[in-house]
Amino acid sequence: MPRVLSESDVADFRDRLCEAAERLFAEQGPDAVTMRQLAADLGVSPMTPYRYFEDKDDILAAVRANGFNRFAEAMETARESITGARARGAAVAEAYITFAIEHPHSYKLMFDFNQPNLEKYPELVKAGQRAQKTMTAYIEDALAEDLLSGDAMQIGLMNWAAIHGAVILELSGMLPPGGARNIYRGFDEALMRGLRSKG
Amino acid sequence: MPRVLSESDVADFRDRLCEAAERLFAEQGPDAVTMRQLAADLGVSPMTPYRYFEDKDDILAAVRANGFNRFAEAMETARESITGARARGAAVAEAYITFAIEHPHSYKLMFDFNQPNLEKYPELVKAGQRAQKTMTAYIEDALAEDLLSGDAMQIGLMNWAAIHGAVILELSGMLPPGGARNIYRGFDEALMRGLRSKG
DNA sequence: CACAAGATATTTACGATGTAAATTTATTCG
DNA sequence: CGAATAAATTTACATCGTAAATATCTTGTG
Repeated sequence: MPRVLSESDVADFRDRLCEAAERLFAEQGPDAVTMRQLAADLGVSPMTPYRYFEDKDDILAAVRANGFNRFAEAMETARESITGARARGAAVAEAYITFAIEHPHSYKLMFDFNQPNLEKYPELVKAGQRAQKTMTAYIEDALAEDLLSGDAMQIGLMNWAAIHGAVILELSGMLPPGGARNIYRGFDEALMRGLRSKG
Repeated sequence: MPRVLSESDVADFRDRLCEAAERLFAEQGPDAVTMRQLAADLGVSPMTPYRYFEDKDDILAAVRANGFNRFAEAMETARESITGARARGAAVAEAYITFAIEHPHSYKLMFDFNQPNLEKYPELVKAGQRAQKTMTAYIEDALAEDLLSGDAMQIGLMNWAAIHGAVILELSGMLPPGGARNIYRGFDEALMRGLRSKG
């Protein structure tokens, strides 16, 4: 009987294909990410990827999930590297903005709202939830230290909306370089004053 | 000599085509907006639209510009219907959120960041700037009334980022219905406290 | 009225894309 | 070795945007 793909063969191929897709995205934009180009980059024929992915949407879902995971890692690293709720919050927010500005193509793909049927890709949903959790965890730190008062979920979503909005404005070219960071710092200052539990 | 298209013939056709495109967007999603489908909706052959638009991107730019103009009108109406900086600010923000939630397809198209070369479409740029101006004008009202202190541009962008972020979270299905409005109200309250010039 | 001119509209055709189906290649066990 | 069969490739097709070729009107002129 013939050779059968091992689990790691499959994982390797999927990884290499995702890397190729990310490179294409970054270097030539979304329109350059075609099945034929991906296959050419890997040195295989255009139909080969279909052994490893359901279809193109499945590939994009994998790339997005990778993006969310790396995004979450960047924020988790920032969170762990520092103690104190106030400094942690700042570090996580800075890590968020840094990732978005340094990986604009990943960020745009991750948060593109014209994506089909998230529900079909549980890996992607999980990665997205991980990122969201990391993004909002520091709010709970701040509440625990009595730095803020209010509903953690609500405050976390407010913070996320603010950062995301600022980042998008910069990525759309509506702010000068560094604009998102400035906007966010203004936000942070005003929100900390407005939400402070005491004084 | 033959019949020549009058200016209003051209404008009429362009309007009808934009309406068809918006209907398709709303009823069947972005993938249904094809040249052939648009032509069929208007009862003409697939190449006819090319007499009236440069190409498909030109059509999308026109649809987006229409969206921005209607968006700006909704906010301007809200702004004019009310006096007092505080109430005006609230009314404009509510109008913003209402428009986004009631016309999600328009809103998504307008703020889609994977759009090509805005610079080629001056009408679109103008409409976008009109919307932006309307969006931030009420901040100046508030500064004039000494309700806030600080840099109007900075505060205006902060506000826009916050609303946009909240709206996007809801349009991506990450908030329950009405979630964007709740988030924004929390924002508004906290920011007003944090930015208040006195007390 | 006929008709040529020329703007408008349609038809046809092409390259690119995602992918289904048919076919070939390569590997391993009996 | 040789047959079985997983993996890969080749071929083929529908659909897309749109360029080029063609057909169809409308209208000022003889």
